[in-house]
Amino acid sequence: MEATGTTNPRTDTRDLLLDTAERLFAEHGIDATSLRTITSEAAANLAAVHYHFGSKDGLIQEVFARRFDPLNEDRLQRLIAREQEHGERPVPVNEIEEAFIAPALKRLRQPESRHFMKLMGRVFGDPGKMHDFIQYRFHDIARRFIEALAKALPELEHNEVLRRFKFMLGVMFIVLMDPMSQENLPDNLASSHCDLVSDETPLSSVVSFLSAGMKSGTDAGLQVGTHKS
Amino acid sequence: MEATGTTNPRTDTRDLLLDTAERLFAEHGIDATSLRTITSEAAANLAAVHYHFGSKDGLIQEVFARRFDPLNEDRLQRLIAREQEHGERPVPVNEIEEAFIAPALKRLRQPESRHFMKLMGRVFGDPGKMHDFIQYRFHDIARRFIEALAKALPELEHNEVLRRFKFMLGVMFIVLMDPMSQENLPDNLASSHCDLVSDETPLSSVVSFLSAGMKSGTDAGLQVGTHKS
DNA sequence: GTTTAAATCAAACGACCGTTTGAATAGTAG
DNA sequence: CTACTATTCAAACGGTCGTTTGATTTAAAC
Repeated sequence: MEATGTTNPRTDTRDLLLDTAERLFAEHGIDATSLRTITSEAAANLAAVHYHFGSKDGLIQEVFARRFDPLNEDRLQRLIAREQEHGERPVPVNEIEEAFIAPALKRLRQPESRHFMKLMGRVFGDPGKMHDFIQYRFHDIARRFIEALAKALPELEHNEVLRRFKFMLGVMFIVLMDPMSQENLPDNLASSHCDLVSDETPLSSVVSFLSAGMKSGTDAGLQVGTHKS
Repeated sequence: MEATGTTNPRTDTRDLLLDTAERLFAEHGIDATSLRTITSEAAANLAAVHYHFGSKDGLIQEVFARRFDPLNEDRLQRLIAREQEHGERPVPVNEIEEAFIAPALKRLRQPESRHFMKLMGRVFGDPGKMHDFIQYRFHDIARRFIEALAKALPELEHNEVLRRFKFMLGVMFIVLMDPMSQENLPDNLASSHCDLVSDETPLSSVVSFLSAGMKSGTDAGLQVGTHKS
């Protein structure tokens, strides 16, 4: 190799494997992506995966560990900021929704993290080996947002808040996966009579839909826009 | 060979393979379920799959063909019935939502079809080999419901109707998969401090959430309950 | 009984998988 | 230079997968 002072030979291969695995996992699924495909596309040796990560599971864990916590930390910080703004009063539902959705949507549009967000959608639909990982690292933030929603929607019984929180996860899942988008459709169906939406989903569209759904059947759901006390 | 009274040796093994495959596909995923596991649980020979269905793909296709069309036919008939009731006037959003959700929720609670509905959720999240199948057989019914929604929500631009239709699919996906339910959780997290909802999701809860979301930002979204003209 | 087709069975095939091994190479410090 | 560690490499291992084969069993028809 050239040993050019700018590059670190160790982290070069390592990061390249992470990026390639992340992209292929997102495009074809984790189980459907073999180590031979990854190392081949990354122009690395098959054994490099086990040298740097110990196993395929180790590689998967690293792919997730890189970006999972920052995403949820972003969500949590936004929620905490809104809670501090409103003091003892509940945070409005639409602000809670935005704190949860915006970090995901923002990363879905950043080139360096959009593959991971699609991968998030995949494992959300089929956790598989990531079940414990997701469950363990996502439990706290889910609890925080559920508490905020319960405080903002005191008329709802707890089970209903939990159900609607899950509905929100379903909407987020759809936005991340975006099935039936032109990008994911076979060419014969995509460009013909099927004219499903192709532009990027606006944050306001998701938040507006979710906020209205969350407030359905409550007094807040019958009001509109700004209101005091 | 047929007309053997109580049991038909041909369809016996065949149907047993279909039922077993359907259940294992729903529980562990299609790719993660081997033919050896299926035939073992069905007390059949490994080669029986290829004798009755030609290949694993043939088995998968048959598992879907059995129940996919009846589900969507149910949805379509409900929508058509509502359209005939309202004549030229648009069908109310909540009735459209109920026509789409109720057939899925009903089957999710029938013992003979609940495994298939969970499988539907799986392939919805990761179409894989079923992409073309789903796309081809689901396209018409999606168009019909999108048209009904556009008619009921004339203030929304077409792309926004399409987006909200996709949001609805996400909520349906969550209801079908029901991640984070006690049934799908590891025991250590399920019964401890995590008290996520465990009862069956009521149809009214889904329809109410979706209808409010669909109407968000429109005049209809600011009104409540029964109203005339 | 004999014939004939449907159905089942044990056994094997080739392909791909994750993993391991041990030698070859690069880079750095003494 | 030598010595040593870090990294890469080709090759193979054992296992599981979907699939195929050819013989065997079943059961209705003649």
